[in-house]
Amino acid sequence: MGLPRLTKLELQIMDALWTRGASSVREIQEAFPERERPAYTTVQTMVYRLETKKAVRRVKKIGNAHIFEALVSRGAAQRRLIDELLGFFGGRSQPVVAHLIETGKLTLEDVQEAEQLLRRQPKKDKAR
Amino acid sequence: MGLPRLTKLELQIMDALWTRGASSVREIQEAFPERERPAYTTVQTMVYRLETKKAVRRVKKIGNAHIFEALVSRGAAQRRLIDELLGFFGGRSQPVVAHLIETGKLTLEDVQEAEQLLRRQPKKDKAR
DNA sequence: CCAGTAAAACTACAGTCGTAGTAGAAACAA
DNA sequence: TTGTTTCTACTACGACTGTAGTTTTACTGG
Repeated sequence: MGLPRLTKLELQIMDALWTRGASSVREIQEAFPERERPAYTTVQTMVYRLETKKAVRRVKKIGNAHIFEALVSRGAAQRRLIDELLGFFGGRSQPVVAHLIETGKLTLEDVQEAEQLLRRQPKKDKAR
Repeated sequence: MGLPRLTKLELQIMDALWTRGASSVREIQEAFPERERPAYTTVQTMVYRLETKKAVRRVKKIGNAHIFEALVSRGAAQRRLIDELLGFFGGRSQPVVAHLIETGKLTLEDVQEAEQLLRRQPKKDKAR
């Protein structure tokens, strides 16, 4: 059902597809910062696994290379991640925000910006 | 190295220890909601693994049962989780907050509360 | 003291992840 | 056309997870 759970490496691969659009395995591999670039076949294996997970699919073939595209959107994946995190906080997001503030990762400007957003956006029910 | 990465089930076990304090394997197991309660030995295995990961330790023995206590604090674990999440958002927390708002998981009150907190808390530098 | 029960300790196993090698087909370069 | 490069497709493998069975040890009530 819903979108499959993606691991760190898988996310990195998806990221390449999200930012560069449909790509070949080689292109995805080269999107990795040189220092931490996995072997070509490693990327290939992951892409294949993502394929069986229905997170990507082959769209065409150029020369003898397959071109893959993302089937899961970045937004959907991010939402997934956040929901997972919220699970560990009993579904309440307030503590998450508090934590971000405590560790200095969220500034007053950020919060004010968020407030603007909220005032504009009509109030939705807090979906617990 | 910092605190080890904990998986979902491991977190659930830690949770039992955090909320109930030092406990035996049996007690931890019984803390699970009946419907999704793993077998005693499953919990036992996980506790042992948490032990090698230095996330829990034996504090004493009552009868022939060992009593375990958490070595990692709930706060530390939560911070860990959040940092991990932030990684997927390029380290910026603003998008996370935006996401929470978009999906209606963060109310205006939550945000205002956060703002209060921020104003009280002295300004820390945005650490990335 | 001894049987029965409870827990500990050990073992097993399948699934996923990260990692990558190899064999063979395909395309390209000369 | 033939060697060289580049992909695909397949295979391997160890670490880690979740799951739980089996064997051994320790208590406890009679």
